[in-house]
Amino acid sequence: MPNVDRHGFREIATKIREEIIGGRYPTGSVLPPEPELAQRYGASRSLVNRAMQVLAAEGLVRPRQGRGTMVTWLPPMLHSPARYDRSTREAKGARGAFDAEIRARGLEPQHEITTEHAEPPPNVADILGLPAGEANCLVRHRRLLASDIPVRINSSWFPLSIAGGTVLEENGPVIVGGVKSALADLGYPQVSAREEIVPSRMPTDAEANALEISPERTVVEITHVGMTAEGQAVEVTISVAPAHYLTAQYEFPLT
Amino acid sequence: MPNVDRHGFREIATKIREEIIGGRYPTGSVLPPEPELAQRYGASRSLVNRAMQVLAAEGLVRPRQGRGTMVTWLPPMLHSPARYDRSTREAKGARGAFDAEIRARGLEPQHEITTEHAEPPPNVADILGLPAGEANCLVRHRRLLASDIPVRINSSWFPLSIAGGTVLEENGPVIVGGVKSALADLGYPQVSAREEIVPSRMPTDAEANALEISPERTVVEITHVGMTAEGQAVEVTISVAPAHYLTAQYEFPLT
DNA sequence: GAGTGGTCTAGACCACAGA
DNA sequence: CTGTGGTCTAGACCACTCG
Repeated sequence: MPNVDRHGFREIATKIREEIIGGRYPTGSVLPPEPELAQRYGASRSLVNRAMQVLAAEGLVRPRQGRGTMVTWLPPMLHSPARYDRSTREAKGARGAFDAEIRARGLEPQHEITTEHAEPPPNVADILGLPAGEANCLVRHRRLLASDIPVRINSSWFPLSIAGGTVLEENGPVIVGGVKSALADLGYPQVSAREEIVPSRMPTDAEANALEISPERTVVEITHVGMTAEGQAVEVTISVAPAHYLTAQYEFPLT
Repeated sequence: MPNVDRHGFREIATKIREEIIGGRYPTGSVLPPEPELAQRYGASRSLVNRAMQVLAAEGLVRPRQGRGTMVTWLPPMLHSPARYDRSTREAKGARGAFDAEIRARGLEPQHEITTEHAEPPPNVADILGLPAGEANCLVRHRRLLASDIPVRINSSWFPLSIAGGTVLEENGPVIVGGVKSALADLGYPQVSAREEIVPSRMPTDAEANALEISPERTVVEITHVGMTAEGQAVEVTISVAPAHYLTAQYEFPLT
């Protein structure tokens, strides 16, 4: 047995992880092929493959058949209600807090936006106070990317009676001032919001596909509900991101 | 080759997952040994082992050498600032919101509490406005279990100048009314709080050990900071839980 | 000691991407 | 076509728990 030192797959994963975070393999680059890594670490390819699954589950790499294993590591982004403050929105400019955060990391923000009329899922219909089983919503899908790496998908649901035929229905660029400003202009200003966070769940196939993550990778889901002074919910936005791409922060009074 | 139908390891994981959630294997029970499952599904033990790792990463099972694979599935618990309301605390009784939630699931809540004087980590020292590198804090460790399954570990840090020698230092049972009431009685009533959520990260070895989870399993971390009317932070509580054991909910005004 | 899961190998075949 | 990662097997040895 010529191997002087033995390597468990966790050990291999740890070494590669350190090289990624240390900048040896920058985000967007491709790792050496598994057979080469196997030789380098004196282990079988099975073990290296196993180590890659560990790193893929952590979100550091994205192995692809035929294409190699790409580094997808990104530091987490902060999600905070402060992003909804008018002052914050204006300070960051019309492009929004997302763009600013991505650029601050030296990456290029990208948006893909589509809208459609659709039937909301039961929980959304319930929150909006709409009858179930009808295509009574305008839904605005946004896929956000950082230098071609998908980092979040948002689905914003609005009652068709409020949003149909308005600026919210435009597929084009980001809405100036954000959807909350647009809703306020339509006569539905929001005064409070509720957010529910599911820190970690398995993605649906559609989500794994849209986010281009390994099926083992977990996602975080944030459900944001915006309400008017009358307590009417006029917006439900569901955000899904790879779990380690996000942190959240809240402040609240104690009674 | 007598196998009529082929099974991928994801397929095996899916079948066992459905059986667990469906109640075929209740929480706390032990799955059949891997060789038996291999035969049942017409696959090698390697594949079944692989499927188990998937389920372990999801938090549904906890395989242990020599002991078998135990089902550890629990529905997520809701974390909400409402738990800090005095009215909520009183309604739930002195045992707290945690006990009520666990009992509502038909499980037995358990607490392990230890206190010590210790040096806070740099970020905690910074928040509390204390000099670094000194054992100037009282830290109160709580490990919470549901029917012998660890579901959360809390570390509450208080300045020793406030909490030393007080009721907060007692290792005994749960503090009646909670630590916030105790701090208020000591002259430090809290009026607001900030919470930061890291939805998913790898556990430290100590955390994986205390929570008895597989090293692959991710955890959610919530850092809670309680502040007085003067803006002084008097309490920092760091909660760590297996990621899928928790959901969080917040409400806030929009400006 | 017997049985459990944890790890590892060598080799194989497949699906997919790209020249 | 070649090379990539994805999957799978058969068998092996180890570490651990429990009777």
